[in-house]
Amino acid sequence: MQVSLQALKAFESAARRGSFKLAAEELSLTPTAVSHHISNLESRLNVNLFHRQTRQIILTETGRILAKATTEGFRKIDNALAEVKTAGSVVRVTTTSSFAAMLLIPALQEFSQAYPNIAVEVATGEAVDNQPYIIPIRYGDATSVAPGDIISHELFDVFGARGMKPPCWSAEPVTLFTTEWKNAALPAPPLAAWLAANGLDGANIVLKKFDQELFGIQQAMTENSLVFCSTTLTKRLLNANLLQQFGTSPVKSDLCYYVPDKPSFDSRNTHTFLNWIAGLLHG
Amino acid sequence: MQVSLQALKAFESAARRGSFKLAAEELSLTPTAVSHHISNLESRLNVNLFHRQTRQIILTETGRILAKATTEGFRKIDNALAEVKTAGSVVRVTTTSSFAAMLLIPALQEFSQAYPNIAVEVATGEAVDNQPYIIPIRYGDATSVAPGDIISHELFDVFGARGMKPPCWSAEPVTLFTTEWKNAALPAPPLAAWLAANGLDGANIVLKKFDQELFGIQQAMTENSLVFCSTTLTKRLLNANLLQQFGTSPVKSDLCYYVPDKPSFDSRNTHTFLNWIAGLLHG
DNA sequence: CACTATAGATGACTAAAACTCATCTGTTAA
DNA sequence: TTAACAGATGAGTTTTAGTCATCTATAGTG
Repeated sequence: MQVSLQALKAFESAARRGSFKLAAEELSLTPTAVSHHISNLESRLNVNLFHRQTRQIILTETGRILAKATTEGFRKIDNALAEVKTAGSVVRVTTTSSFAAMLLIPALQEFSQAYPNIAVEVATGEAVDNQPYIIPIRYGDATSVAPGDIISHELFDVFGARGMKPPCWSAEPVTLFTTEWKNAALPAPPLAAWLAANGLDGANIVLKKFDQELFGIQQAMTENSLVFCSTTLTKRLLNANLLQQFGTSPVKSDLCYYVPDKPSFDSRNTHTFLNWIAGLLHG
Repeated sequence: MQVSLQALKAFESAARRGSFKLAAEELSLTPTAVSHHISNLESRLNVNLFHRQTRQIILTETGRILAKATTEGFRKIDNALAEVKTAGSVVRVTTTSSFAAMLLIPALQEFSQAYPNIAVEVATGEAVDNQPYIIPIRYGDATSVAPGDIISHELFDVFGARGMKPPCWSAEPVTLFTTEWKNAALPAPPLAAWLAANGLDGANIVLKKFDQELFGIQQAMTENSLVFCSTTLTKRLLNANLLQQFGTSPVKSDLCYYVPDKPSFDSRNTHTFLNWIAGLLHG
């Protein structure tokens, strides 16, 4: 002797719209179905929910009480469903402007070809959208990040603009763009380690610093000079032959891309997306 | 591509109980049905709601959001349903202690024989239960009550204990119990009108006053004396031959029994009950 | 004042879910 | 190593929800 949820849904709609006909339209049913539902409900509950007048139904006192509760209850559920459905169809990401501009956004086209049903929205900047579901891809210190959250450890190397002739590391002064993060807590680019690994002393290197890797890379490209930066950001430019390398060896850094609390991003599309990102960074 | 409410119900239960098996028990289903519902839900929403481990399911972040909303939403609806179901099976009344004790409660047995499926609960006293659904049967001034709310207009007359010999209105002093309401706004019992209607001057009547009609009636019965009170309260005692009349004529009063906002008490059982009460008072 | 149009009620029938059963998987605990 | 257990999966069945045809009552309309 349980009431059916469909019947309650029909009742809620009829109560809200004030008509079985309109409720039927709203629910894509026939008015007959709504009528059946409501009389079923009334006989199961043993109360009248509507006063029937010709071409007009009016909620009874009891009906009003039930209508209020069902409207509120279903609204709560519907809102959550809408939220969850969104989570199922769009992936939202925030990340640094360098990563977004140089890798993520350019590569997104490939993602949508591979997964046409998943929309991706990218936001950059400090807009601390603590909305649920938004995935923050951060650039940080690998030694202070949970290992499971890390997507990739960063390698650093020197790159030069297309067509440059290889730099002469021991003669005249060489200009090298590098990055000095605004956020002092971030590990600095491992330039000393790179010099050591490549057997250089760096005595004739003139450093010029930007606060975002992106700017240094762009500057190097337009000024036909060199930049010391992470290998992931330059991957696409190398492939496109807009940057070149000079046989130097990359060095590991303490920097990494990571997603805080990564295992909690567990919806299907989020998972797909994060796997794809990992491939993008490692492949 | 709509999600089904049954599936949501199954999910809500599984989320709350932390197990498909327990949810199945709660909903009187097989675990298979719950499993089907949830995988259906997951594929329609395109999200994972549970992490499946062996013999253990754990809500995903998304699942937690949906679980919270569905639990709250369904609880709201269920509470209202319980309330409405109650309204369908039990009728609650408050009224004066005199009316309850002398007419309503004694007659209730007949009501439950006629309508075995309707339970009636009677409360008396000032406990201003403004709960929904409680029917207040009040005793008041007919001239200041909406006509549609009135159940019956009261007639007043003099009654005596069983076996008394008829009083002699003109000789020795006659003791007459009557009522003086605590609430001064109530019309007084129409004693003057009754005396006039019965051609008496009342010169030798000694009045004794109680603040409830019930007390005067009881006193008259135990002391073998007379009481001036409403005819409805004495109806049963007359039938049972515990009280008698002496050929006097009853007079109308401004007092009535009424239910504030009576037309709003429109559930089936309430209606049945109020009709029965009306019959009780008029018949 | 009849006539038509309209909202809903009713009952028989059908389509579509919801549910179960039998079987299978992976893991835990004995 | 095996029994036991929670859940997954697929096919088949039952129940429910929905439709169609028909009917009622009445509010507008000419």
